[in-house]
Amino acid sequence: MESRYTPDVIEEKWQQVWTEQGIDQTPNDSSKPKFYALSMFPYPSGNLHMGHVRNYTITDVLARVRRMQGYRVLHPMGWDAFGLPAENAAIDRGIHPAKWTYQNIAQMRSELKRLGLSYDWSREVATCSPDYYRWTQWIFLQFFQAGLAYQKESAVNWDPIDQTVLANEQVDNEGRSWRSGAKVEKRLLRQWFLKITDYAEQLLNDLDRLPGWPDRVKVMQANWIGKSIGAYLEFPIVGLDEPLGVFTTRPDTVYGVTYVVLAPEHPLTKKVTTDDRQAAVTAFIQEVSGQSELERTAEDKPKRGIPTGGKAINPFTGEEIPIWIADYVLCEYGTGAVMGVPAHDTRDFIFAQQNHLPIQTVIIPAGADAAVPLTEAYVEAGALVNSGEFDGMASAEAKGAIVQKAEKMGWGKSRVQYRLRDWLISRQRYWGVPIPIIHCPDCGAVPVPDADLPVQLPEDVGLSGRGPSPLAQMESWVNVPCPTCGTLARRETDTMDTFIDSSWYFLRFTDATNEQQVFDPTQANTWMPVDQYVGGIEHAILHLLYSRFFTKVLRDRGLLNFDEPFQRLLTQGMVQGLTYMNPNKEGKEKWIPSDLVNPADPKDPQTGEPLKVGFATMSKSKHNGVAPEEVIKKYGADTARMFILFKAPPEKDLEWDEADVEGQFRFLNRVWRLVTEFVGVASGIRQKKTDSLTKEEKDLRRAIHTAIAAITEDLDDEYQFNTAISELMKLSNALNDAPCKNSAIYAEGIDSLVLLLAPFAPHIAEELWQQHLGHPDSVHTQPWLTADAAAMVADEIALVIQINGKTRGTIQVPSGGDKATLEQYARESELAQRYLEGKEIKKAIVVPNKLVNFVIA
RNA sequence: GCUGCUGUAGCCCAACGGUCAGAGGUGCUGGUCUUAGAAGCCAGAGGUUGUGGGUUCGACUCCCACCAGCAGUACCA
Repeated sequence: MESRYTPDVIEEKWQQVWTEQGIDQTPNDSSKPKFYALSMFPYPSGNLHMGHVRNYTITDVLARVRRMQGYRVLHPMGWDAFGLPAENAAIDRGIHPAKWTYQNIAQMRSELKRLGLSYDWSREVATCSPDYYRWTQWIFLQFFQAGLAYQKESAVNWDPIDQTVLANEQVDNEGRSWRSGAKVEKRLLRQWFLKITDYAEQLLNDLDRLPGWPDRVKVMQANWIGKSIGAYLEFPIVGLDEPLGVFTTRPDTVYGVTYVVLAPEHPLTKKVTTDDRQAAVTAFIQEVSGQSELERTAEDKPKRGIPTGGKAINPFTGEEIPIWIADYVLCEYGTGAVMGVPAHDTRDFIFAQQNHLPIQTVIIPAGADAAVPLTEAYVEAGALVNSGEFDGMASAEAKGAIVQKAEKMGWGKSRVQYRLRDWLISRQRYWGVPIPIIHCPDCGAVPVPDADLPVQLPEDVGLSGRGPSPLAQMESWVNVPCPTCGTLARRETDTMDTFIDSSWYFLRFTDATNEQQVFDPTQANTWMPVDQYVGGIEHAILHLLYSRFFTKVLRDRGLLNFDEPFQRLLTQGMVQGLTYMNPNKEGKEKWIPSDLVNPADPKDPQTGEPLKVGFATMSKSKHNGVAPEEVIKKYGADTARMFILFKAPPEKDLEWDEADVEGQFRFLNRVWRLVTEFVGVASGIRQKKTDSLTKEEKDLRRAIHTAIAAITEDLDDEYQFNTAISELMKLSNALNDAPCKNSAIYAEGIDSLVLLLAPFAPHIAEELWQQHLGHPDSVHTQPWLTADAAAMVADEIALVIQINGKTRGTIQVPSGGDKATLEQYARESELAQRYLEGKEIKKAIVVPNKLVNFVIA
């Protein structure tokens, strides 16, 4: 028998055996509790990177543990396979997007298999397959029928590099595309939207029902939805029938309004501008619209605006106030107009000072004098002054009272405003799901009948990356009769945002091969929600918000009986690589590939300049990536898995360190040696009687069961794989140091070590379990170990004696004593008496099995 | 600016409010082995727990303020 640890040999061997035996298939046995473990499925970009390895290893450990714990586990994998890189590859290299995508899938699938991930491959899905996108189209039509998919002309984000529009969620805070990094432009286009705003309130409220989600993700979603409670108020315009509507969260300050401001793009701007102001206003609007989004929202940019000459009336005071336009008012939010309350809003205060507009105090803190001029806006709560009948009222109370009056007088009403906008889903690109709509000159937008789904992507398409949607250029595909009236009509030529594909894939996995339905609701309701979802924080808003939205809509369509798709969410940290940077260089040039650098003396190979050494997220541009393939080749998949789980807690960033990888390889070798050396003397040991244990045996057994308890706890609640592995190391050390290697307890320890190791390093555990320890069945089908509480109790404990909280020493006492007994031991101890002599004990604090603390004067 | 997270040994990280801070790894030093080295094995050194207050019999742990790093967000009325 081979006595050396050879990961390459045993790993591929067992991967094959497991596949043949189908041990990773999803069981149907409904007598077991279910567990759905899911990693965010990848975009098939070409090769696996370390981030994938980390993500999938985490779910795999959980899937394996839960199987051993008696759950029926669903652990599937698939491909988020539509998207622009495939189309760009086609443009650059002339490969059809489908071919490029499927080649990448084949490559990445084989890399995943080499990692020993226990997926049920019979449920694999690819979103670009007609078997899948047929149902994506079907779901779109469900939205359409529910009135949740509509077309609208609006100013949308246009990505000039990718030549398509983008949703708000896909543009970052600097106004750049999440994918191409290009600054987006605003274009006025007729586009498809999904009405996510209808679900804003539910999406916000139900965050409270997700205790298993990280707070920061919930905070980010809540901020994105951006609920504000306030009032809609109307200010009559002098000389116009139309009123000017504003949204405010501070109706209590309405008596302090000294002007109103419109966004430059506001439709009323032209109407309110007086003749003498016309030229100046037009010039100002031109200037503002010439600025990019970035310039307009730049930090500490002065707020600029000019008067229109128009006047409005504050209905509460009856006063005439000027109407201004200013660039700090956003057309897209609220009504695109605000009431200016300089005394109680920071922005308004600055604006009023700059433009010499009056500042009227209407809220004062207790004891303050309203007559004293403000040096900055007072934005806190207080009591109302200069506010007519509301004088003296607390501002919180006044909010309601003033809205009530507005309602009574017909000046406005209470209103809830969200920052969330509807989801723009049209994309002017080829490699995506065709929107299953036919535009008929007579009937309008007509859904493609279910029987005609899928609307297949035509294969022979010219891709240039420029001009209108590629599908629009295919006359033979575009021109079809209207399904309703038969008139010659045109297909919709935009494709869907790929985030739609990924908003429901977790449902398809529950019934992945169903040709009759999107999924059998019974299957979906049985398996869902996902018990543990694992993925990157970058989807905190995007994918995770969209998926929640889809789940709620499909529930309302009667397909699902639950509200939230992901019970628990773990956002794993990034994998960072050692990075060399030349601070004297600019752009991509400054990142120096590590294979060109001597780690002992990092210098730029070209210029000889010293380099800055640090860690940064692995990426091609920084040349700091480590290929999973290389690591597996050198150390094996088990070592790679162990390292990545051990090096840092799962939600924290992880620094790749070759020395630590070797440490894990060493550990697996130690386990190997421990087990194979034991096998040499194993015969007969298991059968030895264990009636009365020696002290050494008791100590060892305590170590074994302490490890079982600790590892189980680490895997059950918080996912602390790093400390779980450290417990494995402790157990391994305890076995190595055990003086009683010829005992049945030692045999129990060896078996336990291998069983506990199995979810983390599945191949070596299987090899040791079956080949060396001679067990007949797979280690992965064994029941998980249960800690024996009795074994964990020591006969004696070292009781800590403290005086006034300071430790003075320990005494050996029998374990299990109650508080009074322990205090008695302590009082009687020589140690305590030495310190307590002649002192009065004011209090004695006893922590069972731990310590006794005497408080003396 | 606001919000959140993180600061523990050279480095990565542990530590239900309870011993004089240590599980594990890595690195370092020494020993063992070797002709020598590597690997393996054994041993050892290394700390004002970011800073300053507070609560408590007792604080790495809880509270407040500050500092540093990371992330998100930013004229949202």
